Amino acid sequence: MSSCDTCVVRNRAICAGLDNQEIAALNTMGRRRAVSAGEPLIWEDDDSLLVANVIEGVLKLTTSTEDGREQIVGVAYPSDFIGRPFGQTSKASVVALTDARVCVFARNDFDRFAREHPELEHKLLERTLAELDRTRSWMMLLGRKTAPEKIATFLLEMSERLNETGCAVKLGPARRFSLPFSRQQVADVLGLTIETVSRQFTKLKNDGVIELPSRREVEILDRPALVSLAG
Amino acid sequence: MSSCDTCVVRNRAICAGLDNQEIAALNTMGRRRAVSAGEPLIWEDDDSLLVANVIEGVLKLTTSTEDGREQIVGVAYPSDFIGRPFGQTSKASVVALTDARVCVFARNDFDRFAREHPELEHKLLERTLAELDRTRSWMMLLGRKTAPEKIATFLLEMSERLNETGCAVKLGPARRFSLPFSRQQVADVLGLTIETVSRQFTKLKNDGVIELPSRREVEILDRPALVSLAG
DNA sequence: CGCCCGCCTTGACGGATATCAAAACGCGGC
DNA sequence: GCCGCGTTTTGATATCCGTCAAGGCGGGCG
Repeated sequence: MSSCDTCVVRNRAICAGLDNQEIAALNTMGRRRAVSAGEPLIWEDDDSLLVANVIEGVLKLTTSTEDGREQIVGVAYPSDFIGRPFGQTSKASVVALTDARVCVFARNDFDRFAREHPELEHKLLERTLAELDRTRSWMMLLGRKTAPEKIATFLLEMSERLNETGCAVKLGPARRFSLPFSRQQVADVLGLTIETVSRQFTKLKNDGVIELPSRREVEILDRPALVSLAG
Repeated sequence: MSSCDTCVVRNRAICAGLDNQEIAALNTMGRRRAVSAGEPLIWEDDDSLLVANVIEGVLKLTTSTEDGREQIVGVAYPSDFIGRPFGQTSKASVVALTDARVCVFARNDFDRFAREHPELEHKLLERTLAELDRTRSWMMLLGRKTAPEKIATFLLEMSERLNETGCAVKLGPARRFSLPFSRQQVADVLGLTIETVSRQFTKLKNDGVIELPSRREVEILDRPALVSLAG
């Protein structure tokens, strides 16, 4: 058994529809890799870029301007795909927010395998379409929402996302959760500054909408208020 | 011959890899439809949503808040796909910016056809990935760029996009082009107000970077300056 | 040809958020 | 337990851009 067995096998969302032989073939191509919090997932060779599948942890996809401004353009949770099959390099860089484990593939291998396995391509298409939808609704937030609305929307999304991807299957969104983001990273997601994020968090706490037990912990006290603030 | 023959056959990007018989099958499912400037492309039935392929013209995809703020989250040019195969309704509404012709498919028909034709799904995947890349670089613009940077980036993108999709095959980006957007729509793309857009256009004109022969026409006089302003 | 209406431009002003600065907090190491 | 450093919070001020309000331009129609 290769050390990467569980990488793909675990990923039900991707493997549904593939038979065991196909899954085994995928596994032999993939290499498991651990990335600790704060570390970049380096694309070792510009030409044979990698594709990766998140097994555990949360990673950020960012783009930056030359003068150092940063925008987080995507967040990858377990079972999400990272990278850009069938294309030239996308300019986003990938950094782990928490300790993470991923399964990486050489792009060429992956591309060939995908083209030979329509079922896999179909899954990739569905996921990419879903990601595009999410990204588009985030454009609305970035372009048209105010700081308080951005923060409220962010907290609601977090409470849903972190629940979906959590180990325990719970119904409904989480009431209390641990943010995988620092204040600065929250600012980079929302197109704000760290000071504005901090002030808005404090205001929500003072208004009794949320509680902040520690720097990374959030507890939602008044979800309807948050929904109404989200605009 | 169905009235929709040319819809799909023309679309080389999608049809490459499909044989004539497959293309014919696609054609019998599609229905050609004209949409004049300003008209919405209505999704007639919420459950059997449509997928469409742009033949000619430019359309906008927008999302709005309840209180009427609007954000353009995507722009569809000829050969682009609109709609959401394999999923529930995406909340974006589609409105033609110019007179347009599209080829519409019932979603269920289209989905079934796509699943039976991996080559088509592959093309869709490639296009969706490319669109996701574009959307992500737009997030950077919305979240982190200033108004002058947004305008400069927008003009450069327009000069490239309108050239690619123009009838005549020219090399390099267009120096002069006709915007398919009103000032308000430019504002809705960039997350600005119409007044700010207008002021920035005027400033670029006064600085000798662009010329504005008429309301919709733009001529780029100093591309390097624009590139430098784009950030 | 001239009028009218919608779109665009321009101006004055205010407010939301960025920027700059410093204090407070909290966590890990000694 | 205490110290030190990075992160967060808080405060004061600046600025960009949004808002409100008037014109001005141009295209279409009578």
